[in-house]
Amino acid sequence: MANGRAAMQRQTDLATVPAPGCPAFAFNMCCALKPDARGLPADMQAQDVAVAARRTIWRAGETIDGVPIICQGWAATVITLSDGRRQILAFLLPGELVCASLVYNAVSPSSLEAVTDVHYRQFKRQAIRAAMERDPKLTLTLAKLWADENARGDRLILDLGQRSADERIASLIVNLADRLARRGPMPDGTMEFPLRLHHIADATGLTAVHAGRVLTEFRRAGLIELSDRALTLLKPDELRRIVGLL
Amino acid sequence: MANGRAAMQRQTDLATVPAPGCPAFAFNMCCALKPDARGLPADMQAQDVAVAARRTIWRAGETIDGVPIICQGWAATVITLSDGRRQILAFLLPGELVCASLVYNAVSPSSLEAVTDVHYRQFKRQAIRAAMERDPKLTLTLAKLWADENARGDRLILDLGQRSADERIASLIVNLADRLARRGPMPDGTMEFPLRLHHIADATGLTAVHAGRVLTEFRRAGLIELSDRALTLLKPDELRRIVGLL
DNA sequence: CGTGAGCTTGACTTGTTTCAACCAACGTGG
DNA sequence: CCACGTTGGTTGAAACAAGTCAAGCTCACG
Repeated sequence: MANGRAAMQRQTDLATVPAPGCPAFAFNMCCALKPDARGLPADMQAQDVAVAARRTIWRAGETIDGVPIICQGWAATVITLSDGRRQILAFLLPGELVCASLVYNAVSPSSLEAVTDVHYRQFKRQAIRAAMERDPKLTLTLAKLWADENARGDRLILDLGQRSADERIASLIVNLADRLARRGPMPDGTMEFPLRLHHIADATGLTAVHAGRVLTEFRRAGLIELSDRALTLLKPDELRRIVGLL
Repeated sequence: MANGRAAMQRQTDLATVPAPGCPAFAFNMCCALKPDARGLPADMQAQDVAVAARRTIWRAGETIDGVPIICQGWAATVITLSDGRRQILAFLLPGELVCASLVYNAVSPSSLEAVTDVHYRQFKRQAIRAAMERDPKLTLTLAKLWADENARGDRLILDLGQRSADERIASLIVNLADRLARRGPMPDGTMEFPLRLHHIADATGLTAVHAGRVLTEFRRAGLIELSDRALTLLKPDELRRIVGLL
């Protein structure tokens, strides 16, 4: 791993900063936990971890001693079948809670993999639970996050069960674009898009070959531009129409 | 509706009994709520409702003023696309909480439909929330139920994204059999199975025609017997092998 | 007795997979 | 510096799983 040392460095740097670049959603919890680390050393409350792209962070069924929130980079939750088939349950963007159920149960239902280089911060389960008991509003925040997680799952079920390849991929793109737009402006409709074909394939239940075909088809139709890990929505409305929204 | 009056009758009967035939899981909550209905009239705490088979109980996006638990019959949560395509997210068996997120948010993310005649009991959201604040263990119970809901969702994503028609239907059958077995013995491996082909189709992302073909194939292979809304697992291990478990 | 919901079967069509080859970019090690 | 394996992307031809359309049937219900 070329960036092993770089990652290490980043890790120690960040340990000194309360909430690094970590934007948006789960932010509520970062804020609520960090300020009142009364008496406890910082590393008792949360632990910073850096992982290189394409690494498996943990496997389904493993015990996770904390609740991770993504700070930088993209990750994915994955289920693997014994014969090697893989299904991506969700992509996790910076600022997102990895898995709400980890607040109550240490056993992870799915594997976690780094798509890009990832930096995440793992909060002590007890610290979060304690904070929620102190401030009931945090319980509502968690419930909201958990419900969002469900909503994304339900949408994926709909995509996989009812939609064609074109629709699934349009749905994925629109979904990611909306989530990214929510946490910062997207100049010229361009967003970072670090996914490989096999990520898209594993997330949409298609093969990488076919996912590639659909994308070139979208390119030729002038719907998107995609190169160098950057994706531009040229006709966002047309994409949304394919998905059936709008 | 032929059984309109019968349903009505059942409803009033049940109103007098604390927790009717309602078995298993969410039971914890029934018990915790009913005994200490201090001062409040019973119908302030929970409301009993009976619905005929094939009726839509509510639609996605509607506001539900309570948290329903199925007491009798089978129901299904459904998402409908504007062009008529339908996806069943989950089948709900007697004793199961309809949707955990309803404890915190009154807007239902999905429609609810009765598969058979259904009787459900709708608890006041505030009553449940109050009970949870009094007894933190109930919060853990809810978290467990919610995590189960997620696990079923994740499994469905895996089925729809990665598995063939045979595997999906085997998975559905095994899944239902396991859940039914958990709440009572299944003599001779026989269980009630009120699903129509279109239910199976909508749940597995197949067409009713193809779902039917797979089932007759299973019948011919001696894996199952299915008639008169009763399903017998003749070779449960073989079914599990198809799914990839065991 | 008619009507509508549900199941089965057959023939045909289509979307997606599979297999294979090939090319480009990149990091590694000699 | 070049040779090399790895990872990722593209394209084409053939195979296959599932969808579509249509017909005929049973059964329950009013």
